[in-house]
Amino acid sequence: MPELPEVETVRRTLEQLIVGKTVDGIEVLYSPLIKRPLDDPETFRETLRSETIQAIKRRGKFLIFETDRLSLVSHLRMEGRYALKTKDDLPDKHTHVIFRFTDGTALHYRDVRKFGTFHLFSRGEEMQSAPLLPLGPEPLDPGFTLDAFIRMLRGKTTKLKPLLLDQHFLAGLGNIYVDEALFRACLHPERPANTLTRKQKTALYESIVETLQKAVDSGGSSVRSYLNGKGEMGMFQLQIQVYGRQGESCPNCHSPIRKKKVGGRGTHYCPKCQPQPRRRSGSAVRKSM
DNA sequence: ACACACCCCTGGAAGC
DNA sequence: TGCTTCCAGGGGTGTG
Repeated sequence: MPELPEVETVRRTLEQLIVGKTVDGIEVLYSPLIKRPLDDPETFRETLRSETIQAIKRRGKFLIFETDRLSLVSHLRMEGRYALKTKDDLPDKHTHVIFRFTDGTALHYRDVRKFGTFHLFSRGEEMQSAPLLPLGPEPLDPGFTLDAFIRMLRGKTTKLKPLLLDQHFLAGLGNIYVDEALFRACLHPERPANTLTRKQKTALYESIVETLQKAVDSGGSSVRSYLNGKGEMGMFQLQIQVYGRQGESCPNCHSPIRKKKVGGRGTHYCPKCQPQPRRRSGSAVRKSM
């Protein structure tokens, strides 16, 4: 399940592999992935023909392939992957889109779950429309400061886990890194966001930024079959402390790590290091600022 | 503002 | 062994 660090790793890999290449033709083998233009894979294919890839950017978990005239926005969702092949390589049963280039190479998009999406825009238009427009700030941008984060939290009564997963609140975190960031900040996933002390908000901010940055530096996490565009594994899974480790002992206190559903998502945490929020007592809520 | 159910889809696990 | 059923998971949408 690619999250920000994995998508950033794919971006960097594809940047090396396909920038400067010119599209010779596109094959759409499973057209429901093409969300814009909707129900019109023919226009999708025709519009992209002869375009040259100028840059590959990222916004949250979205990749953006830029040409002179167009922006192609790609989301990998659970299992989307890119691989550069030659023109003679045959697609396997899970390859749904093929970008053929004039130099005889071909970029295969493979996605077992068929959850991935493609949105095609005129260049520049993509930032003014869904799915990119409603995204929250980029956690690794210099503009995402502690003060900004504290302002964002103001008035939020949602539990931390669903809040941090909400891409409209903050772009790029997914299930793995939310669990890791909450663990590192010693915060329970069901803690209402507006009950954090200033110190806890700071700890959460720092753990989000540090966890994501370290994961980017490690080339992402290879859990559940994630590979970058060159078929290489990331290494951050070696630093994962709670995700997928239910029943194992907490690296801090050796209590067994627990798994429960929070906001409909499998959530991993240490019950001792991340204590359960106290139930609403009915008494005055302590000030959080 | 927030919570939750449902849908998309398939492979792997669990149950029988 | 082989069949059926259940379930995860990002994000959009719809309902309460």
